[in-house]
Amino acid sequence: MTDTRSKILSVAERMARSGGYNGFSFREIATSVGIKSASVHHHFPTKENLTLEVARLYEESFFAALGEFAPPGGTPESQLRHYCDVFKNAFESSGRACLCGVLSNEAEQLPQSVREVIAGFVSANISWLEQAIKQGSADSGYDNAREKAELVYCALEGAMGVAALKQDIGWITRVSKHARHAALMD
Amino acid sequence: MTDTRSKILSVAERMARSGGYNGFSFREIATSVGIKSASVHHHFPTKENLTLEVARLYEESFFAALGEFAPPGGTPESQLRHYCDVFKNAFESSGRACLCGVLSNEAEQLPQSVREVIAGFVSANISWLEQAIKQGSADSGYDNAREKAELVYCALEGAMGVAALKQDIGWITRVSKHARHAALMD
DNA sequence: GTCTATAATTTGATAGAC
DNA sequence: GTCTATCAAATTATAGAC
Repeated sequence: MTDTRSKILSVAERMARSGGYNGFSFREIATSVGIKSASVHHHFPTKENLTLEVARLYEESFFAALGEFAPPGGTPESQLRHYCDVFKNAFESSGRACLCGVLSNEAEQLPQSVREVIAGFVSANISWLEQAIKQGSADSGYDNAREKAELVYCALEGAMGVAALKQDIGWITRVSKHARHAALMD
Repeated sequence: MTDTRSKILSVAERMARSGGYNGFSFREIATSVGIKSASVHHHFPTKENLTLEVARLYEESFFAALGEFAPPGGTPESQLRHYCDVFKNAFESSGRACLCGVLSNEAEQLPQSVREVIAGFVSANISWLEQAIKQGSADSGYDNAREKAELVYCALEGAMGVAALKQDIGWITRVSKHARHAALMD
């Protein structure tokens, strides 16, 4: 990947997390990168194209940070803590909410291809969490694991939004703690 | 309030919940109402002005549905169930996420006045929930009530986003159930 | 209160020179 | 790969007639 191309993707991610799909433009990106908007179109012909690539890379780096598979022997406690830390770091390093959380809230006006990537991100998160919660559990048929996973994911996405609104990471810290506790109780 | 004015507000709320602040325009609203964009400007001089009124009315009707004060004698269980039902109804009647959840995710690019209304909505929700959780509790100094309130609110906002993305109310039902349970346990 | 007309700006996108 | 130049459409907003 060329330097310019990766700069465009980086700036686009930042702007999309600030204002969503309708919150960034080719000209703004170009200015921030130090080129002209026609040059951005050279790398990404359409906005749908660019957003798709931004969303895919976001998911890729999210799961790279997470570790695609639950490390063998990891306890549910340690894995859930690790999961929440990935969200926390995503906010801490940017002061912004989760890209997929932001785009979810614009779903109706998103190109279908982008909507599908976002839906895939949600599903992948739920699967990862479900596995982590079941990990090492004697009761492998624990029926509530998937629903607990949904609680943790939704709570964190909501907390990312409020943290971004109030510029206060405390929301992520506190909500993470209670969501983790809820997922492991009963 | 004139008929046209309330129609504008209704259409604007619907569109803002679909695509956020940058996801609706004066012309789109005008077309949907059956007038011209200049007539929309007659009722609401600026977009900030219009969005502010939409957000205020949304909060007002949200708390009207909720009941501003916890009814005396209501158990925490019944009150939390009622709270979750307000969110569920908000999705059920529109297929869309919470206005304040959507706008939270655009906070950085929002006019400051709108951001303040959204922040007020969050604070009011946390206060209501904190009171509901403490209600009738022998331990009136229950320290975790506020943090449990934050968990419930964030979980519901997150669930509204996913429900809107997947067009599946099940996310709200399931997340509500586990968030309520978590808030009342320990 | 609604309209026509219009201004000034921004948008996503393309053609073609270098 | 980047640029200049340009396009058609959409944006928020205003002036003034009816």
